[in-house]
Amino acid sequence: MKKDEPIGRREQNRRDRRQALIASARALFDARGFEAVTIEEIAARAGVSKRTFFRYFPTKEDVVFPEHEARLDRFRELVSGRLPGEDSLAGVRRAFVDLGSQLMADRGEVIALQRVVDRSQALVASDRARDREWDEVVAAALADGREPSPAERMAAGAIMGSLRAALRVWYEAEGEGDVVELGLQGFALLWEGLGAPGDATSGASPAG
Amino acid sequence: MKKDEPIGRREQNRRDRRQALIASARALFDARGFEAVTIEEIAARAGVSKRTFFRYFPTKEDVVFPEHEARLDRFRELVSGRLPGEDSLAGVRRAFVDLGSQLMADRGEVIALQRVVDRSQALVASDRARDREWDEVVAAALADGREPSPAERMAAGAIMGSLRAALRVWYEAEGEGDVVELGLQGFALLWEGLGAPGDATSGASPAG
DNA sequence: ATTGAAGTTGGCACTCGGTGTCAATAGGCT
DNA sequence: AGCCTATTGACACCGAGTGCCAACTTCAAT
Repeated sequence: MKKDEPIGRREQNRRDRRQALIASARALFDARGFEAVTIEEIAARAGVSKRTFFRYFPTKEDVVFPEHEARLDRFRELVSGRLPGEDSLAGVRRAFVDLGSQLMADRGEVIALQRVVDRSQALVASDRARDREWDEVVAAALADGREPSPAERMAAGAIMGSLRAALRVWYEAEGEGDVVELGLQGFALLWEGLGAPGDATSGASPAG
Repeated sequence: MKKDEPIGRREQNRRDRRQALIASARALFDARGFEAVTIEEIAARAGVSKRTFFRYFPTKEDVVFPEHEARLDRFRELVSGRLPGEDSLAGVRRAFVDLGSQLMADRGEVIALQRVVDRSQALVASDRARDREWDEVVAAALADGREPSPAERMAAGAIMGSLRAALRVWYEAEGEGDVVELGLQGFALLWEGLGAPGDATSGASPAG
């Protein structure tokens, strides 16, 4: 695999500008919120024109989630490299544990980003498209390559639903706890069925 | 309960215009898709100005989902009127069966609407805000009024996740099957845990 | 029926996200 | 150097959404 194809000044400039735009946007969004910042400002701060911004990112939203594609790819890679004796569900769990660890590693950035997202109607909305991609990828992983059955799609939906809720809990605690731990609790909940939702974390609590 | 408070001409005009705008938008979106229709067109077709459109709906998206709030309210009502001997999870399931029946009753409209939504990036995105509301309402229902625990929030997320997937399956079959049936399968999946996702609908299929 | 207050509308001007176009320029190649 | 091509900036344009104000309805009180 040739990794060091000599990158010319052109490609280098492109990457630099892209990074500059991301950094510029990040700083401004952190300070004043997504909606209150105009693209002209972001572009100006990065030393380019508005028109050029749109040559690097198709929309204002996209500059906020530059690692989305990379994460999806990593997930796909992880589930495709199945461990011996591991079924597809366990593979999915293992992959998510890996992603969760990444989140823990970048904790500061991740939480800061989420603060920006939560303060913006538009960004909350834009999450949906990404969520659907995750649902599909997980369903495909469960189906192990074949076309996912309705049951597999529902299972994937349930997994993503509980993980999203776990993420929200983690976010709201400002990243205090351990996402991986929380995510595994979500999996456990599904694995064993949710006969009594209150019991999964704390001691048994008879019907209220 | 006084239901027939005499509504004056003013209120009547307001309702008429609102309905006219909804109908106008529906027709145009069905024919040409959400993005390809401008608000000026919708307004013109309903005999009002663009400015007036925005006095009835805060955004272009909102004219597409006029029943959202009513559905949430109905759900809350249904779960709050708990049957004797029913736990909160069963109450949630009962409420969703009711909502599912409504969907089946309005099948034609619902499917047409979904076609419009699916063809539009913006509308798919705007679903997210509504989804979050549902997640919260379900978590609250599971917690039976108290502040939902993390486990309850994850359970709510899992339920909504599997139901959303069930809805998608139904949509993609153009409303052919029975949503209620599908939704119940989703619940069953969660109730019993998802040890082997493939087994819930069809006969046992050993690891692929 | 007249009048006056309050609610509602249309038109206008404006901001911002996003796109098409095109001339000018910077990078790559020989 | 000198040519070719990718990239940029400037400009004009569209549609969503908002603030503003003058004109017009509706309503209630006389």
